[in-house]
Amino acid sequence: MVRLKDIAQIIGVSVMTVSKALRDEPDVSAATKAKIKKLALDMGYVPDSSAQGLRTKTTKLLGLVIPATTNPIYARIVLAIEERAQELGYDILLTQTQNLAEREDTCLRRLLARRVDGLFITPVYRFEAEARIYQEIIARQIPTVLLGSPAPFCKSFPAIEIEDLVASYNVTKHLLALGHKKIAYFTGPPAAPWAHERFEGFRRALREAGLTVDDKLVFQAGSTIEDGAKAALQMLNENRQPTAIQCVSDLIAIGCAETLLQQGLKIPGDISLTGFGNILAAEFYRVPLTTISQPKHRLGVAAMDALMRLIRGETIQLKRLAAELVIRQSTAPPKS
Amino acid sequence: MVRLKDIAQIIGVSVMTVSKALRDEPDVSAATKAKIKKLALDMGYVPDSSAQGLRTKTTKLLGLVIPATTNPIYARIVLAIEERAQELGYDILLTQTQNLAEREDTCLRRLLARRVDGLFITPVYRFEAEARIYQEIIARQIPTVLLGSPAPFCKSFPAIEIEDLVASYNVTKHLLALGHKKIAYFTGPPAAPWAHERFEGFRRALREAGLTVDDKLVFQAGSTIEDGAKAALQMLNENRQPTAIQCVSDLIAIGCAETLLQQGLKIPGDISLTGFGNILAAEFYRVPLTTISQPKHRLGVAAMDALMRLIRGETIQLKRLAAELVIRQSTAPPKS
DNA sequence: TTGAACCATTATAACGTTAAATTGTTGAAG
DNA sequence: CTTCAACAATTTAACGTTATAATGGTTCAA
Repeated sequence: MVRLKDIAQIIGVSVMTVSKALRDEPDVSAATKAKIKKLALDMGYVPDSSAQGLRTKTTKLLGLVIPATTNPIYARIVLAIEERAQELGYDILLTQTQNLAEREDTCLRRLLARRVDGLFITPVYRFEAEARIYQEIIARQIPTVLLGSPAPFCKSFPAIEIEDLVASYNVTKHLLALGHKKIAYFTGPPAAPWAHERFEGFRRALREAGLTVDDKLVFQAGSTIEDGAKAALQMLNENRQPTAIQCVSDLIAIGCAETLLQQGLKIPGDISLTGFGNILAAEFYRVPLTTISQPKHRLGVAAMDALMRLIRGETIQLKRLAAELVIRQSTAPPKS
Repeated sequence: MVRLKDIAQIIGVSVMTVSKALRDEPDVSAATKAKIKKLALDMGYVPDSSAQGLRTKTTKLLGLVIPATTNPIYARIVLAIEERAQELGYDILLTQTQNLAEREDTCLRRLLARRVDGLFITPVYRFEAEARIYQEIIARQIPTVLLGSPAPFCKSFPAIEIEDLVASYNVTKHLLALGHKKIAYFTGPPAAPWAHERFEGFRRALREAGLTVDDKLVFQAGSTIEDGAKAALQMLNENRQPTAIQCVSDLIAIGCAETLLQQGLKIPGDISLTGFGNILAAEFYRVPLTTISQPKHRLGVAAMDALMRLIRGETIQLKRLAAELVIRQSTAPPKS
């Protein structure tokens, strides 16, 4: 492995000169600079990031904490972040929490040990108002941007969010406009603020229409396809008969739909269904889902921009990004 | 930021003793060890990976090079790799090539600068028999495992692969068994070995059935949904009338299906269709796709195990993993 | 002729850690 | 009472960079 020393020796110049030349610092003559650069290239010199990191106290590493790479919502966000990071000379350390607080803890500890220059975190939502590891991030003053809504334990961090409430509200309005009055709601993880916001949007739209939320039509559904399927089964067993179901996410909606279709129900003939997120599988689902399209690429870019500004020491003011209602074939007027 | 020095000073012991104690090296008494560990924990000591890397010449970093995080095929493989890596004390540097050779080059250079202990690479396929950056990886003797088939320019690396040929052969056999005789084939990127293998499986099954490949029924389709849609359009324009289409990947199949359905064709009533990969969207597609299910999690685990053995200096012998035919609703006997 | 200002280069030290060699200390074996 | 082994701790140096300060030359105005 070629080091600065080797190049310096061959040319007969100090290590420092080589270092400066390669970094294009001002006080090296053009002639020596050229000579050094050429040799470095020929010899295939590659600077050692560890040494640089140790000396400069900046690693050009960014930590990324997401639930799982298999979660389609994050795929495009991560794509955008990595893309921008590469342009800006940063590398990305990828870690997954599986939505387990304990794993999140070890992920973050690893990233702290790596002395990352910044962090992107999708928090694992808990009910506690404090989380030790988040306190530590604050204490170490690591620039951090949340990918998702800030819960109490991480409320001091800037967050990249969409207008969950408004988007969800628009979904409900859409269902109401179609003539639905008895709408079931499949909600998400109870500790997740976004789940609350989406529910609140639902509630608000109902109220504006002079309706109230029927608790019997609200089902806990978690976050996977299986969760959605289970909740649907429960609903059918309890024999509630909504004319529409609004789901907190696309995966829940797909799980729900599978159960309904298995039971011989027609979507949207017998019952309308909506998702949230617009993942690939929603667009190409058996019954293309009416859902909310999140500007995932823009979310990623915004997250990266925000983090860069934090790293540069600037203060930032984030505004939520709008998300768009995409009407497909899973919604229709209720059976008369 | 707490350093070994700080702890050493407080306890009144040498830095070296602290270093050894925290790493559980033998020659430190149990008493001092306990004292040091306790203090380190209290003070929130976190070792500096840069310094460790510089000193020990091993970074505990693994580089991961994939086309894009949005490619569903890799999502689960990456999940498995990251999971195992975490257990083994390694961190993952994520990079994306977008399937561009030039990007792949910069990705790999970044990873080399990071002095990664090992590499997972999904090669960007080119026709050239040599690629400079791969030569460099060999020269630097970086343990490397390919996620995908080895093309000529990277044939010296061990690779995690599935039985592409056999799997594809089985798809064709399935179509033949249903009674199809006029089967179109939508193929993938011409430089990708896996695309060739899958085509070869197709060809072989046909030959065994006493049929030959009709070049007029083979369409170049690339790798995205749009590519599939375009190829289907071309096929329709040329007015070939196959009774089945075998696609080289699920995304191609979905794109193809969208076009066919738009044109009023019924799947599988008018035409049967198969994919390859078993991504989420294939299972839940409008017409659930008959496809090949790849053991993605096992591929990831196998890749990690292989890399670990390489890092330990062991020689490895990889065998391809079998992939399973999943029959869903996109295939049926041809219209009589 | 001085010295101020500039330029190109070098010398020194330090970042935080660990490998390797060294120094004591204790206690058992000969 | 030596001798040697076993342990516990320390000392020294090094990993590959770069920040900082210092050095020696020119050039040019006062």
